[in-house]
Amino acid sequence: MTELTNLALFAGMSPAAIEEQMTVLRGQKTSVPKGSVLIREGERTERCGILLSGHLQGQQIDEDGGLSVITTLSAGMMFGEILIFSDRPAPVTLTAVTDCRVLWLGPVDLSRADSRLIQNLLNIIGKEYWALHQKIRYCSIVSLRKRILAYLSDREKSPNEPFSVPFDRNGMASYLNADRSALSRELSRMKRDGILDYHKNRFRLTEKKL
Amino acid sequence: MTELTNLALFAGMSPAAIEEQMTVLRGQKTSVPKGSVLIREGERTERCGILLSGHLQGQQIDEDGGLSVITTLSAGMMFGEILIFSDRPAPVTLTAVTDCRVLWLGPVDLSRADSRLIQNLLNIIGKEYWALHQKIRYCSIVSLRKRILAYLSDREKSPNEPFSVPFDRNGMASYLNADRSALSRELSRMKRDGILDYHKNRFRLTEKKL
DNA sequence: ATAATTCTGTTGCCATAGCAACCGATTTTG
DNA sequence: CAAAATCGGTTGCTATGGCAACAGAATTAT
Repeated sequence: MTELTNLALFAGMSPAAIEEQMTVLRGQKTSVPKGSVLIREGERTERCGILLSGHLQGQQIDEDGGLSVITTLSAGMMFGEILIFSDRPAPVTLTAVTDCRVLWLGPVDLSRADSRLIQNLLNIIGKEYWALHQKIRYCSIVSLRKRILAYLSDREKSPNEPFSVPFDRNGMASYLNADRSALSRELSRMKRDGILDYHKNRFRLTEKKL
Repeated sequence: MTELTNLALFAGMSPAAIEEQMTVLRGQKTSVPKGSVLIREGERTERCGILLSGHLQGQQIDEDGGLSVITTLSAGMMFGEILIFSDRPAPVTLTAVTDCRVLWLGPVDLSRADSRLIQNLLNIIGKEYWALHQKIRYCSIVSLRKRILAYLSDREKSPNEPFSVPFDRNGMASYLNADRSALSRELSRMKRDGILDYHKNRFRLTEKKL
C-alpha cells in the first residue's frame, strides 16, 4: 500500500484518506502480461487506471493497418482518466509493451470524491494534455531533422548529458511520424554531422542545433 | 444572462446556481476585437474563458516564424480550462480571428465549485482532448489526399450533404499540416477525380473515398 | 469608386523522405 | 544451444509534396 502514497493522484493526501478513496474508487491491482490490451480504441470505458510498473503504449491503427504510436506511459502514470468523464470513445488502444502491474480505478462517483483528489486529477489531465500538444508540435515540423532534434532536445535533461527515449526505433519513428528507415538514415547523418551521438535508445546531443 | 444557461459549463444547473457560480468564478463579459491575443503560448494563466460569439484560433509559432493552426473555437466553446489547474504554460497562442465576446472566468477555487459544474468541466475537457486526438490522427496520415479526406469525412454531417470548414485555405492547410498550394492542388485533383466538390469553405463529398 | 490587401488557384522545380529490399546484429523462444 | 524472430542500419528508386512565383478573384479599406 505504501507505494500508493507516491502516486500523483494521491499527492498530499493522508494514508487514511487514500485508503478511503481506494474503497470509493474500487481500486484493484492486477498483473497485465506483455501484449495485453487495456483499452481498445473506439470503445467506451468506465474505468481508468494507474500504471504501477512496466510500460504501456497508446496506439492508433490507420485504415491501411499501419500502427501509429501516440503516447508512452511509464510507471506512475495514469490512463483513461479523461475518458471516464466524457461520452467519447477511447481515441487510442492502450497496449502493454512489457509485463505490467496496473491499479484499476472506477467507476468513479464524483460526488464522493475527495476535493484534493479532483485537484490532483485535473493536474494529471493538464500534464497529459500538454504531452499531446508536444506531439502535435513535433508533427507540425516538416523537416525530419528538425523534428528529431525538437523531440530529442525536449527529452534532454541537461546539456550534453546522455538520456534515453522510451522507444525502439520503430516506436520512435512512429511517434515522430516518420518512416523507420528514414529515421535511421537521418540519425546516421546527424551523427556524421556531429550533432548527436547515440547507441540504441540512448542519445546525447553534442553541439548547437542547426 | 439567459445565454449562460445554454453553455455546456452550466448544463443542468438552475439559474440561481449559475448566478452563484458566476460570482464564485468571477465571471466577466468582455468584447475582444479581431486580432487580439487572449492567451499567449508559453505563459501561465489563472483564468479561463468561454467564447460567446466570434471565432478563435489556437496557434503555435515554430522556430522559423511559421504559424501553425492547432485548434479553432466557435461560439460556446471553452478555452484555458485545462491550463488553470496545471502548472504548465499555455501550449498555444489563442487569437481572435473575428471580433468576439468572451466570458472570462477565474481564478477558480475548486473547493467552492458546484459538483455539477466540475462534472461539466470534465466533460468539456474530454471533448477537447478528443479533438486534439483527431488532429493527431490526421497528422499521422502520410498521403495528403487521404489526410484531407479523413478530415472532411469527419466534418461531414450526413452523406452527400454540403458542409463548411472553419478555415480559409491557409488555415485549413496549416491545420492539416500541409502547404497551402499543395492543398489547393490536391483539392483540384480530387474535384477533377469526382471525389468532392467545393466552393470557398463549403465542401461536398460525392462518392466513395479511394 | 478606387486602391490596397488578402485569398485562392496554378505551375515548374526538385529535395525530402517514403517504400522496399537486404543484411548483420541482437534478442527471444523453445 | 540452436532456431526464429525482432531490431537496426544501409541503399536505390522515385513519388509526393514543399517552396516560390505569379495571376486573377474577392474582400477590405480609404
